[in-house]
Amino acid sequence: MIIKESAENYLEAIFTIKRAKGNVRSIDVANELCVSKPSVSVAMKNFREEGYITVDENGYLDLTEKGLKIAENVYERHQVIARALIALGVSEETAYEDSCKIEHCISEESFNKLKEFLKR
Amino acid sequence: MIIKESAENYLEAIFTIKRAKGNVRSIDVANELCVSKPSVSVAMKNFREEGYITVDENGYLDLTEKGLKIAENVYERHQVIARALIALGVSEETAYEDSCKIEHCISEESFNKLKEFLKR
DNA sequence: TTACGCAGTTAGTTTAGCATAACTTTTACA
DNA sequence: TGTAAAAGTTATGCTAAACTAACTGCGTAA
Repeated sequence: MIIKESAENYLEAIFTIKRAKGNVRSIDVANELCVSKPSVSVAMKNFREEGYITVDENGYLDLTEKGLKIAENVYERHQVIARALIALGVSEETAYEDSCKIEHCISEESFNKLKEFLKR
Repeated sequence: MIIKESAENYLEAIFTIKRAKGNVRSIDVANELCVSKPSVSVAMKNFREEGYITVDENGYLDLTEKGLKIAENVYERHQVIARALIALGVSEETAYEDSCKIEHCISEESFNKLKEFLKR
């Protein structure tokens, strides 16, 4: 399974929801990302089959080590890009919206330079 | 016709090729963007029908005022984002590659802040 | 002058990502 | 205790954007 842009978003959402409220179900991901239940259902089925998440008997989702690694990586990119935009004077709301898209297409090189920029 | 991400790239390519070598045909666009001839052919047909370009009897393409407006806009975004990345220390090659993707998902607000950043 | 190669087009297929409709299963509660 | 709501699943289909295969039309060179 190749992790595509939308898959990155689903994994990141599981990560942030878990962090915010302690547990995550598919419906939470659907609400968070404003997508339909079937979209999430299909994505979670793939994640389960490929070992990115586990699902307990009550439908609660958990990231495996493999899934967590990707989620944390995407989350870090999201934060760094947003903070860089905010440092330039962009509003928080716009910064987070934009970085949610930019996080999927920025290179490692540019990402690292953004991190250096934030340290200054 | 809603101008989507790929359409923006096609219009921008027509603009930059024209500027670089004086004239543009579909095959030039295909080579520039590394897409197939049919992909360009279909896009150009839509552009023609919607008044974004004109095509002369020899197959040479020209942007209409409407098309030029979009192309220049995308081109400016491309340049500004690339220059901002370069200012942070990113290599020219990576900066242009990344900005080619970022240009399609950045907000007006962030774009303006990048422009201000470059003035400093 | 024939035949080849290039530009462009048409038709059909694929992949990613989403949607709606309709179903099951479980839980809550009046 | 029966009904309704909520969560999840399955089937189906749409749109965007690309592809390959196979065609046309045209100009040039052998």
